[in-house]
Amino acid sequence: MTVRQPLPSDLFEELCPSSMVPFRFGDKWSALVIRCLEDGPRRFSELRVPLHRVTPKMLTQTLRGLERSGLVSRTAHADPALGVEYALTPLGRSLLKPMWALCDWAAEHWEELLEAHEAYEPRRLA
Amino acid sequence: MTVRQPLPSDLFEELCPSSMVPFRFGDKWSALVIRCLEDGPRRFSELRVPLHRVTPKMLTQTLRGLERSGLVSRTAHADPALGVEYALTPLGRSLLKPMWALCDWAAEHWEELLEAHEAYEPRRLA
DNA sequence: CAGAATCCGTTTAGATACTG
DNA sequence: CAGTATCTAAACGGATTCTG
Repeated sequence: MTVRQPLPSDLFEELCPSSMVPFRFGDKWSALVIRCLEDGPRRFSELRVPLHRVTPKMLTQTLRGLERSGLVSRTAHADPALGVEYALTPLGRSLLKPMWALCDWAAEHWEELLEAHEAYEPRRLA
Repeated sequence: MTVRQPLPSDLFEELCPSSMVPFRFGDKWSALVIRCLEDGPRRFSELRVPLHRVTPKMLTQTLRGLERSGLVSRTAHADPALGVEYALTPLGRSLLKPMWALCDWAAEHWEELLEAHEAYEPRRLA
């Protein structure tokens, strides 16, 4: 039996930088958008295809959030016909690796997750 | 310039197992709770200390969610004085590594994130 | 094409008080 | 100690409509 350290008195404070991650990527679309930009810049309408459940509003909102965090850049071409391109910044790219790790984990374990979910019964008294 | 693959027609569908991750851990407390259980079982009240911004309701809700996913186990001792203990299941433990990766990323880059956040200005017209 | 604006229902979170 | 119950405020998400 190992000696257990007491828990820090305010983990929320202490892990703020990391709890910022779920804060920023925990929303419904951010992670998916990042993955859409994995192999090159994409245009607004191009992003809507694989995420066809997203409304333009939410996509804009998501993109703005990612821009604000410095993860995605937006380039409006002089020629409007060329559209607007979104791309990962180097910072955004650096997030890919840990994100893949999480995705791999999920891919490996999602059956277990599902099983657990179905096997679960609310609560047996006593 | 590399050849860009067309994006899959429904990434939401395709990444469902992985988008399940933000779904399940994207909430405000799950990740933090998991980290609180890193080095051993903890009791309900013990968990409230480092997460003192959490209300009992939210903590219960979070723990139930993690239980339902098979990531956390709950043990009510026969002797009520011993309280109720929550612990990571093996599945829960297996999540630690990818989670650390993400935390490390955040720890490394949160200054950049903050800077980007402050430097950001809503949108320059034209 | 790339959004912005508005409306509105749903979900989520927090405060507070109470219980076995 | 380990929650539950209730209520309210705020955030989120989607549908729809409109514009440079």
